[in-house]
Amino acid sequence: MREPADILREHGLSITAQRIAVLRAVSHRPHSTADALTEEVRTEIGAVSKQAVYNALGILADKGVIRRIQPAGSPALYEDRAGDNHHHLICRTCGKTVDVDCATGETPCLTASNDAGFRIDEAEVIYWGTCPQCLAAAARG
Amino acid sequence: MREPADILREHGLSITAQRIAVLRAVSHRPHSTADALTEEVRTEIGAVSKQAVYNALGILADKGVIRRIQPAGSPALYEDRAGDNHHHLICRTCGKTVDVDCATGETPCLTASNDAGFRIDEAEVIYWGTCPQCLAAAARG
DNA sequence: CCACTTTCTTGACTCGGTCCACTTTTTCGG
DNA sequence: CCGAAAAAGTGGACCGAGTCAAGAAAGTGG
Ligand SMILES: [Mn+2]
Ligand SMILES: [Mn+2]
Ligand SMILES: [Zn+2]
Ligand SMILES: [Zn+2]
Repeated sequence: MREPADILREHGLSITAQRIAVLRAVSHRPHSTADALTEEVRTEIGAVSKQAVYNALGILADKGVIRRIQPAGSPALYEDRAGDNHHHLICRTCGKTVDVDCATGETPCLTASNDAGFRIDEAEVIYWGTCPQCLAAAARG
Repeated sequence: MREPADILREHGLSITAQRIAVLRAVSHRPHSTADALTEEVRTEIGAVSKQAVYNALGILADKGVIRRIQPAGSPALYEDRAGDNHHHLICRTCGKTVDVDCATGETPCLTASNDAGFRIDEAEVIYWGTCPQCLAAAARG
């Protein structure tokens, strides 16, 4: 990721220590919760309020700088890979989340079998399963 | 849907008025929240605790009798069409949720472009967009 | 450097859901 | 059918994730 301050400037956002640290944290630990990011921000700049983190994540997601995903049964996760509508593969056992490129080409997945007259703007795909480590652990009993 | 009592029996569940009413409610109003279903159950059998509804929904979902979906930004929704892993199309404006058959054939969607060693057991797809009514309302200004 | 705007902090609050102790129902063998 | 044991339901406290709102602090533009 480029310099956080530049990114903020380019989107017309004022530049604050909190936002910079949030951006760095998201970039450093993609697919993290707001809570985990808050901890990371605290180790970086000493202190931050939970609200400041939620505000920063919210506005950055609105501007398309970061992406928020909300898997069932988990708090929202944030990542800096935004704008490409890639998908995710999540381990049911340990929660490990990995990126998956879109299965069906360039502007993919936007065609439902029957769109019922909707204008579709996003196809969100989550693959659920078990990660290699958890498979191995299960095999060992 | 077949007789609720039979369904419960077949899954080894004891038969209670609350469970029967929950099953009927889910069947009558698919893609409803626990809250909406609770109201419907109350009009049917007079009274029910919120906990009983959650318990019934939980165990019925565990047994595969009903399906729970958890779209971002919404409480969980329940439906009686379970076991076919169909997908959903949700209006960002009004929340209207409609079923979409799987785009890619019979046992579909279970192949990610790169599975990273995971054993995938489900591909959950949500199409986001705007429903015909909300499109029309937007056009009218 | 100053006024003005934006953001941050703090703490209360909401919503969806769960936990728990207790009561009521259901089930099932006799 | 009856009565014991098991299962489910009730009501109320509680929880985690996130939001709201008022005042304090920091950023911005001149
Ligand atoms: Mn990702
Ligand atoms: Mn459905
Ligand atoms: Zn795992
Ligand atoms: Zn709509």
